Order: sequence, then C-alpha cells, then structure tokens
Amino acid sequence: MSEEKSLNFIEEIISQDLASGKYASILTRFPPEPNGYLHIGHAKSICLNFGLSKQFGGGTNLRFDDTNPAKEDIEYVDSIKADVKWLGFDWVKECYASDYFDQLYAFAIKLIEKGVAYVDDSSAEEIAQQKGTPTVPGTGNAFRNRSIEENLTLFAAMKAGEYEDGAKVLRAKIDLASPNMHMRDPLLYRIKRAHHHRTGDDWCIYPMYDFAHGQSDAIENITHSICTLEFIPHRPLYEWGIEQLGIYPSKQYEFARLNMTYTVMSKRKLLQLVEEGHVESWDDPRMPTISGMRRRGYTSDSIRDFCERIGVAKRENIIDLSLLEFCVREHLNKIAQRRMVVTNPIKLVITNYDKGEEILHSENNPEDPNGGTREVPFSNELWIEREDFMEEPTKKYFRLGPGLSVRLKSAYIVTCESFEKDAAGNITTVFATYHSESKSGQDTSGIHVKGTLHWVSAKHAIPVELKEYDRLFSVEDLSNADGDFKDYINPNSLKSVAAYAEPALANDALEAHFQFLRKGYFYQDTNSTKGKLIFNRTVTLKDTWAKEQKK
RNA sequence: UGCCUGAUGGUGUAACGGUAGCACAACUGUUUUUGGUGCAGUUUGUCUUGGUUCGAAUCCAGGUCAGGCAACCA
Repeated sequence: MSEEKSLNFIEEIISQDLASGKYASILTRFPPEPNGYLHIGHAKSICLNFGLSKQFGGGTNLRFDDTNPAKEDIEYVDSIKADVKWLGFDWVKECYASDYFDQLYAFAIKLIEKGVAYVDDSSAEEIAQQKGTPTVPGTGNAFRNRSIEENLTLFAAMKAGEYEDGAKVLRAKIDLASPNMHMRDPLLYRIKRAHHHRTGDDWCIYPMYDFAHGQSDAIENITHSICTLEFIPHRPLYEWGIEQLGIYPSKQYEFARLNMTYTVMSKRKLLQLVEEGHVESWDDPRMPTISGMRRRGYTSDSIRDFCERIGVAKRENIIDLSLLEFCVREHLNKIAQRRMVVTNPIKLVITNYDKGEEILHSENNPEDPNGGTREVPFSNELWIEREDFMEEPTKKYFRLGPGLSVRLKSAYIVTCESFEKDAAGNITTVFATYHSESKSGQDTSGIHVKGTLHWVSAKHAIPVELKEYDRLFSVEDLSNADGDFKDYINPNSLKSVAAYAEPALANDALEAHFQFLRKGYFYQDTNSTKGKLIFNRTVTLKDTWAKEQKK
C-alpha cells in the first residue's frame, strides 16, 4: 500500500468531488479544433482526460471545437480520430460544437431577451479601441443601449445573411471597466461566410470560442472541463455564460501545457514547417506530431508512459527530450526484434574459414526468453562497420585492430591478422582468422574478448536504406531564443544512409519494431516497399562509448 | 502601470505544519556474446526578506523573477 502514487491536483479535486457525493461519476472531454494534426502536447491532454475518466469511473467525449470554418477541415477530423484511437483511447461520444449551432443560437436569443447581449455595428478596430487597455477602462458606445426588440431583429437579420462579413457582431453586455479584459463585453457571434466542413453553407454567423466551449460542456453535462493555463482569464466568462443561461454547471480547471526541448509545440508553427517545406508533411518523422512519432516508430505505450511520468501541474515546464527517448527505449528494448545491419561497411575476410558458408542462429530478443531465434548465414566474406576497425587502436578500444580479437555476434571469435588500403589510404579489407572451437553457444576455446561486433555475410546481404533523424531544432528552448524559430532549424536533422542488412529482414512483418544491433531502434517507413526497404531510426541506443570518445 | 497564474537539484514531479523523496539527465563501479540491458552507488535543490510556531517547502506579509490577458482565433 505504501506504493500508492500521490495524486496530482486535478485527481485531488476529482476524488474529493466523488467522495463528497457532488458527482456519482465524471465526464471529461478532449476538445481539439480540427485545424491541424495532434502533437505530443495533445497526447498529454488526451492521457489526462481519458486517463482520469478511466481512473475514476466515467467517460470522455471527443469533441471537435469546430466554430471557425475558415481554418478547419475534414482531413484534420479524420487524423485526430485516428491518433486518439492509436493512443489507445475510446470516447463515449463523438461530438461537434457545430451540432449545437441551433442550440447556441437559441442561447444567444435568451441572452438578448435578458438584456445582457447586444448587436454592435462597430468595426473590429473600433471595438478594440473601445475596450481600452489592461490599465485603462473601456468605454461603451451607442449600440450598447439598443432595445431588446431591436437587438432581436438585428440578430435575426445577421443570421439571415442580410449583412456583410464583419458588419455587425453580437456582444455580451458585462462590464467595460472589468480588470479582466475578457469581461469587457466579449464577442459572442461574428458574421463569416465560409464553407463549414459539416454544416456547409447553412450558417453565416458562427459563435466565438467563449460562446461555444462552456456551452458545449454544459450541453454534454461535462463535469470536469480541463484546459490549459492560457484559458484561466476566460474562466469568469465561462461561468458567466453558465449562470446567465442557467445550464449545467460544468467546471473548468487549468493545467500547464507541455513544452519540450529542441522542438516547437504549436499548431501554427508546425503548419508553417509543413507549408514552407522544412519538413515533408505533418507525419514527417521529425515532427512532434502523433502521426510523425508513429511513423518514426514510437509506440503508443511509450507515449502514454511519457505522459504519465511528466506529471500534471500548474507551473510552466520544459521537458527534456531525453525523457521521451528514455521511455521509448525502455519499451522498445522489451519488444524489438534484434537484427544485424551494417552501414559504413568494410570487408572482413576470414582467411582460414573453408566451409564456404553455414547457417547460424541468433536470438530475436535477449529480453524475451520466448522470443525465439532466427537463421543468420555466415561465410568467409563479411561486412563490418568501418568504425569497428582501427589501424592503431587506442587503449580502451575493444574492437578490431592488428592482432586484436573480437567475438562476431552469434558466430565465432576472430583475430585480425592484416589489412589492406587503397591508394587514398582508406582501409578496404581486413583479414582475420577464426577460431573454429569458439562457435557461439558451444565455445570451448577458452578465449575471452571484450568486444562483440555485428556483421552481415557479404553474399547474403540485402541493401536497405536507413533514415537517421536528429533533433529538428538546434537550441533547447525555442521560447527563449531570439528571432524567428525557423532560424534554429537543424540543417542535419535527416541523414539517409545506405546499408547492408541480414536477409531475415526481408521476410519480417511490416509493423515490427526492430533493434539493429549496436545502432538503434528502427521502424519501417510508410514509403518502404519489398523491393526497396526503408527504415526510420526511432532512437539511437544509449552510447557510452561515444561519450567516452568525446573526452 | 491593472488583473490573473506560478516559483523545490540540470529537467520534471512529490512531501497537504514534523526525516526534502522519486524519475530522467550527469558521473562511479559491476554484470553482459549489443560499449545495449540489468544491478549497486555518487553528485546537485525549497526565489528573497520578515513574521506566526517547539517546529515552515508548506501558514501570513512585503519584495524579486517568470508566464498569461487588450484576435470578428481556439
């Protein structure tokens, strides 16, 4: 029982609400605007909302906050649904703010009838002017005193399409001198002729966020409406709407959004990266989008684990990318199939191997005793990594060099005898002898070596392409960097490299996650075909040797 | 200069008036047929000044710093 995890502040609130009998069960919602693809920041919100209802008993609605047709599209709706499902969550109801347009319109009429909403003919500039500034109170205008009848007529005419875009708005009549700018007669409806992805051209007036969100929550009987910190100043307005309308009293709570090092977390900026061609698409494996991470080879388990570990609080944060990488390595280490792939190859010739070739066996996953083995062909000509040979080895170098011995993974121990260079001085071939009694699993040689290398039999090797990704940006904290965020794009975020793979890879399942021994975790790209295998590097292995070398 | 949030090691997050803990990162050592994994360990912290109290990260007051708010965006 001492293992019991402490509750975050929202879990505290909910457990108290449940204990006090305020609610019998809870209903949360995840309310994206369908104007872009979901990213890892949304994953935090998804895990929070769906996780809460799972944890405390209840449900979560998926609600599209589609009140601005100019920016929204069905493509985004579809991708959002796919991403939420992939993350492993099911919604109770699929809702759309646009389904409530009639209801919302009726709510607006109710406010007009109560004398707390009015039609304003002012321009956007005039309204902004009249709102004052945070330190200077706003001033009213003549429209504010229109009669209820006139407002009713005008608002109906707005809906009927009698005015041009921008000619009139509906505003709440609250307090032009409020210290909270959002309470200075906020806009409720604007005229906007744009084709809506669901309601088509039925409407030419659309409700603003502040007259749609809380109302939608109330219509759905959401108990806990959880949003990010920037909506704190909207809360009084959220509550004002509920009170004036006398509708279900959903409660709004705010938490700090996720920020991560070396990336951006804003749909606007991500859209810019896509549109300006800095990345291929929304699901470019370098993007912090759910679809990009999925394509790169992240597992939903690891993303949920990450969201669990980062916690939920009210203070601003910036999470190390290394935590995300830790989470995905931890999961992939348990499930990934091990394979051998050589990138920058040099030939290793085993001079005393005269069997031609033989089939060896190697475990698919040492972490999984039931993972089985696969067949790996061995011969006297192998590819090994160029960096696994050193002409003049340094002290702590455990690999191949003149006179040095290593274990070839799942095969034999070999000893380097000599090597050849081309005219330019590059090593072309390394010659070695093998110890026949050192065969993996039945080693009676008594020889002990410190290094083990991966390898691929040259004549059996299949060519593949690897996409090695690095961080998208070159600075940790983009929010504190001067100038345009695009100035910090890492020009080396993608490297394509040709490689030789062991033949088993050609027959493996497309959806499998792999660990290419000593190189990292890889996942087949969506553009990969049987004839041309392409793998995305999800994440490297932890490399303490690389660190050692830097010293 | 108004209002609203917030401030605990490098980064996150706990401790709800009573031993500042956990994770990641970093660093040691150890194990290992992946310089991976596993295991053991080390380093580093309560923004500041007062007050209340036997006792304050926690309560109170002042200050400092950071973020948000003046879209017909959400």
